[in-house]
Amino acid sequence: MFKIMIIEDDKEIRGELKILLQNSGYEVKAISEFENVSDKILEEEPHLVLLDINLPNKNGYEICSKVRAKSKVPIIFVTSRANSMDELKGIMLGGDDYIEKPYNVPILLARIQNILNRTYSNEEKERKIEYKGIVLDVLKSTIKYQEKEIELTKTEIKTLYYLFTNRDKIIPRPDIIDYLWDNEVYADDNSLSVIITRLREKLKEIGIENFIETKRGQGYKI
Amino acid sequence: MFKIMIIEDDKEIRGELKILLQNSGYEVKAISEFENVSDKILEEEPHLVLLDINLPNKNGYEICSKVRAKSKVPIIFVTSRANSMDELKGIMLGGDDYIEKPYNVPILLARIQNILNRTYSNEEKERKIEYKGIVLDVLKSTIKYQEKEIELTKTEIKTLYYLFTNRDKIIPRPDIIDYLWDNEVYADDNSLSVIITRLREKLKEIGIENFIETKRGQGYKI
DNA sequence: CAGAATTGTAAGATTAATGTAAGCTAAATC
DNA sequence: GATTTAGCTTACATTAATCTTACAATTCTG
Repeated sequence: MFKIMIIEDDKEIRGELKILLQNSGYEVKAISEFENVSDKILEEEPHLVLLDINLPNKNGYEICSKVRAKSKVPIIFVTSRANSMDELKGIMLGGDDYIEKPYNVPILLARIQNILNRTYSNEEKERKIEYKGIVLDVLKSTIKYQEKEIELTKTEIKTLYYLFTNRDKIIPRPDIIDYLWDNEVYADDNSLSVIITRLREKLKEIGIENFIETKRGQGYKI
Repeated sequence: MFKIMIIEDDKEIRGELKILLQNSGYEVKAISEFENVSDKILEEEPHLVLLDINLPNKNGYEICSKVRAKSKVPIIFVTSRANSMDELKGIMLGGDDYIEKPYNVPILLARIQNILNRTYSNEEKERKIEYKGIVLDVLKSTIKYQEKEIELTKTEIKTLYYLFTNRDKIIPRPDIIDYLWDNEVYADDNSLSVIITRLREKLKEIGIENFIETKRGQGYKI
């Protein structure tokens, strides 16, 4: 679960935001700027910081640069003055964003979601899967075998990915069809055969034969 | 390593500064304004310029605008008159800063550090990025290939930068759209196609073809 | 402010990916 | 060995993603 830290001086807003974000499934730590905010942030290690730039004592710039000296945690700057953008631009990093008060809730949530996705998504996303010397690269949409590589289309990659993650057992055709077309009514049985034919063709091009076995009446197996 | 260029007419100060900055780990080029300063700056391509505004002959304004015509390299204006700030404000860009003589050394160093950080944004972001023999110069907003160079617009550079920093994998169109338009509602899918068309056109002009590949249904790849 | 440059928009064209259909192959069963 | 039928193959049709072009709107610059 993602942990969001709110730095906001207005007690009421702070409370509202906290509840809003908790209801949206985040772990929330909300503080005002009484204590040493930058230390607090570094200590809590949140996944994202929502920082009110108009805090009465410290200014956001100062907090930000202190945090930035040690961490790359993305920050959403909350600002009520439109003009403060100029100063802001100087300190924003690639992962940062800003939003103006008063918040539009759906937009705030969308931005949070968006930033979290792009900051943390690629990390746990495993890029390559290997089986019997064949390397499937999901991000590149290719398969490689003994230095020979070939590109696959979206459906081909998706199909092969399903086979790779269900290795060593017979995979019923209906399962693959469900996975590919998401229970849509179409579910054309023949289409799958065509996809498999095309896949086998491409596999053959890089020297792989008899990789996808047909178990008549039962499904496929790799 | 960052390269800083000092334009300072007083020989003594120039020498001191050079040593100071070298000791702080920077590569330093210090010149006075005898030769054509702006050309010199463009040629050396430093990461930051320390420009004395009170040069006897040329004035800083003139130099600055010449440099600015071709490059966005951040400039720290060094000024001895407090009042010169007014003129200065007109030419300062987002990345710029100014400092008054006589320097307070820790402050000077802090500002330099700060500007370098935010301009090159702590990442692996360099002034130039190279891939497949193509050199993308973010500050000059150009691409170069085999001695042929062409200028890019802001959006083009931003797009190409995103591609360059996500090389060797398929980059989904929505990711690029998010990056370019920052979650704005517009997010016109077709606009991206147009940008890509224009980019390819320019790339072709300097002899680069089939650089940006379309992976239909998946994204682009370089 | 005028003119140039850049960026966005819209509409139609293009085309790779996918789906469809028809006939074919061969394993399983009788 | 004939029949049945799941799955294969091929050629062709369809679809929707992307491209292209011209033009409109906007932003930049002198």
